[in-house]
Amino acid sequence: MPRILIVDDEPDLCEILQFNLDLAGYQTEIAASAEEALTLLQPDHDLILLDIMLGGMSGWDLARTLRKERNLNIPILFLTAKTTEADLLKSFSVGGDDFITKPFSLPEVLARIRACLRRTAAPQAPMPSTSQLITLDGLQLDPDRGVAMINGARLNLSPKEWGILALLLSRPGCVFSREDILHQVWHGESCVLDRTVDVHIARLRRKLGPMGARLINRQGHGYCLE
Amino acid sequence: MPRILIVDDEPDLCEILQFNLDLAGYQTEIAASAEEALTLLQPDHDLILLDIMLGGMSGWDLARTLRKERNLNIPILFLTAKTTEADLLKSFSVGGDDFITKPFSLPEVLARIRACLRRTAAPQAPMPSTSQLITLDGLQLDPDRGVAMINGARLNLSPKEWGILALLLSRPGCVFSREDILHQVWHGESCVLDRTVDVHIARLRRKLGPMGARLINRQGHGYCLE
DNA sequence: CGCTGCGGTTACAATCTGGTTACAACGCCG
DNA sequence: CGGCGTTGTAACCAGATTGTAACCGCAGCG
Repeated sequence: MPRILIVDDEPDLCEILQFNLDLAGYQTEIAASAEEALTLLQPDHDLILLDIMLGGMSGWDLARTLRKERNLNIPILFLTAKTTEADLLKSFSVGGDDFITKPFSLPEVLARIRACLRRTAAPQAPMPSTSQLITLDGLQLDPDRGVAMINGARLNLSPKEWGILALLLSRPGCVFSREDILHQVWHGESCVLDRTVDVHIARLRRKLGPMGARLINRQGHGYCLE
Repeated sequence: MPRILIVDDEPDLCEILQFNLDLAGYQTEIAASAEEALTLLQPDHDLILLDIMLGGMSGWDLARTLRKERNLNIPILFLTAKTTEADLLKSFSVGGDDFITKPFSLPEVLARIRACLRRTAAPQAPMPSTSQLITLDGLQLDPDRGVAMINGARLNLSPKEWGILALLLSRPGCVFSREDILHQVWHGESCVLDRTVDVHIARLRRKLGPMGARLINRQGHGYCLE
């Protein structure tokens, strides 16, 4: 039973959604604000229905935060009264998966939810988001909190750096081609030169300090951590 | 480099789409009918932009056919002038991933395409940890780690050497002609003298040490490992 | 003997690859 | 709006890799 988090500050609307989603066989929770959503969100949630205009943090901010800082990959469907093209583009640019304008038809919402879940349900474990703490010698990653530490000292990594490190650390010793890395970390978002990976690797090496020497290139194959 | 098939019977619209998709870095093809789409569609297409009203087979029929009979899983985005809720629901029910009504804004189409591809590109190469090393006596190849070992000692092989060794090791005792080797390792890339293979064999022999003696030439036939 | 075909080996230049830096573009945040 | 961090690209450099030609030895053979 897929689990859906509804984030909206209109209680009536939330109830209608919840009623119909429950009817359709989903398990639902309601958050009245982005802040509440952050505390309610569980690792096993499968999808978020998100309003944009909320008191405090906006839906866009929440989406960006989830994607970037929590490295969360579940679908986010924006449900909003904002209807301009700029609103739509912004919603997709912060990592949204769909954009439905109010007033909406419930069957449409259900259809779009189903379409999204069909895409994401198939591959069970796309990222190492399952495990708690990935560790290699003095280096440790906490995927849930998006924190990387080296001998207890916290590293300040950019999202891409974090993604690359998490990927390499998920299978130490294994070689990942630049293509692999682009696929996994950039999530296939269009066209980036593969040499870009090199640059990020270099930046990672520097931040890793002595451990950077263990981020190795296998000529003609790719990069690995060992 | 993602590859997109545009299926629409209005040439003008197709051209506008193609022009803009090309600009955005996608590779595009155009089919003017569902039937043409069926012949044009390649296994490495990543997404389909599909009109509903077409001469002959409708977009819905095409989508259903692709999903059911070809077992195709790539995203299908419907682009259509039909705007009723019934049309939308039908589009999702035949396996569509999104539904955009004409007239549409190009940025919106691009954003929705990007969102779809982001979902499907990730598990593209979900490296199943099938680290099966190829072994022959003290010699072992681990394709996963891009490492060749000989009695536990790491060999430092160049890509071509690696390719040749992997090929010979795939069928120990079998003879591979220089042509075979060029074909398999060089992937038919242009014109390289077959004597070049000899040079690489020599370098391999040296790196293999004592085991190099087992890299044998069969006069007039080729090389083999035994 | 010399000639010939074949393969091993070496040397060297051309090319490729990866490390690194600098810089421009973008988005975010105050 | 302006500063800041992040990101993608281009450019340069050093070193590894690669292709070619040349030279060598060997076996077969008239």
